[in-house]
Amino acid sequence: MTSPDPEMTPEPDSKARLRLWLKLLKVTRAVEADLRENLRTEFTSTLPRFDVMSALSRHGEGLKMSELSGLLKVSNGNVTGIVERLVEDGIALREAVPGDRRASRVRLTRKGAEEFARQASEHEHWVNELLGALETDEATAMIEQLDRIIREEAQ
Amino acid sequence: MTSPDPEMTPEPDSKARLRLWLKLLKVTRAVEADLRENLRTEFTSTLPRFDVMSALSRHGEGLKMSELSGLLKVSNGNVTGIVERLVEDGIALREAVPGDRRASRVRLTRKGAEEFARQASEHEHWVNELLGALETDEATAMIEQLDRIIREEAQ
DNA sequence: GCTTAAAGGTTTATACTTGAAATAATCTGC
DNA sequence: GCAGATTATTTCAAGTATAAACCTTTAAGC
Repeated sequence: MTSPDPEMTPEPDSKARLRLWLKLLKVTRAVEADLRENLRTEFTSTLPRFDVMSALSRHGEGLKMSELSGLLKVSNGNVTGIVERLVEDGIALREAVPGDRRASRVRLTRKGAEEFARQASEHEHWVNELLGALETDEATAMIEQLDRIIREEAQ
Repeated sequence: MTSPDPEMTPEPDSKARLRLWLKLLKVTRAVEADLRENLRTEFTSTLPRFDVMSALSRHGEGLKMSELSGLLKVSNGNVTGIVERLVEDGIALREAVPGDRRASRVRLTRKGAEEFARQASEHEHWVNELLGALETDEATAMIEQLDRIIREEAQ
């Protein structure tokens, strides 16, 4: 099991990265839990719903289902269910895509857009508080490092 | 803390923190997706199972259900289901807690411990590759910053 | 002793998530 | 034209996740 070598064995790089990964997981889960709790109590909603609404909000012209799942990096079938419920609640609507009867375009209703505006404002406020331990320049630097991870991973 | 100013638009700091949050989410989801995929193809297992096995591995004497859910920061009922399946697969077992007929203690079986050892080794390797864009000192520095977020959030 | 409160877990209802299979429409090459 | 591949999406089964309701067992007060 453990090496009885009391002399050396400097901790390999992989241990530092593993600890970082566990910490990343811990932070994001903690923040996510807070945001989810806030969405639930303040707006009777959920994080996946917020994410979909957010994507739709940034694309007022609407998004196809596959574009949505691509943007959010979730499976196709997943989006089907979330959009279904958003449509039931009058937050989103689907319209036919002229020239392609397979696809449909999803976008926010007026009510949905108004609702998202309210939620997004609060959401930004929550995040700002939750990550308040970091100064702006620290946040910016961390973004750059995280971007490197994404780029390396994507190749 | 800044004093509340109802007439003002949110200060730019919150935008940097919001961008950081979105990036954190993006990275952890990407890494999680890779790890999940690897666990699935290499070990026919899942991330939640790995997380539970990992916690049990660090506590050879076993954990109560509530201790498990507390450590993993997930709900009680959630752990019930995962442990149930681990027990079915001969990975974990439950034993009675003497003096308290409500509780039970969960721990890895011998087979489970061996299986986890194999998976943990690969897991560390995967993480090391996925976070390879960061040097050890960068990783260490980021851990410190993330810790500050957790501490501030916990108060 | 008895009552009540708290602790440990499971169950339930609902929602989210994935990967794979199924369905349907469109495109391609010939 | 049309068989075969590709694209867009839904359906399905299984697993993961939460909050809330519930059942026991244990602890605490009186």
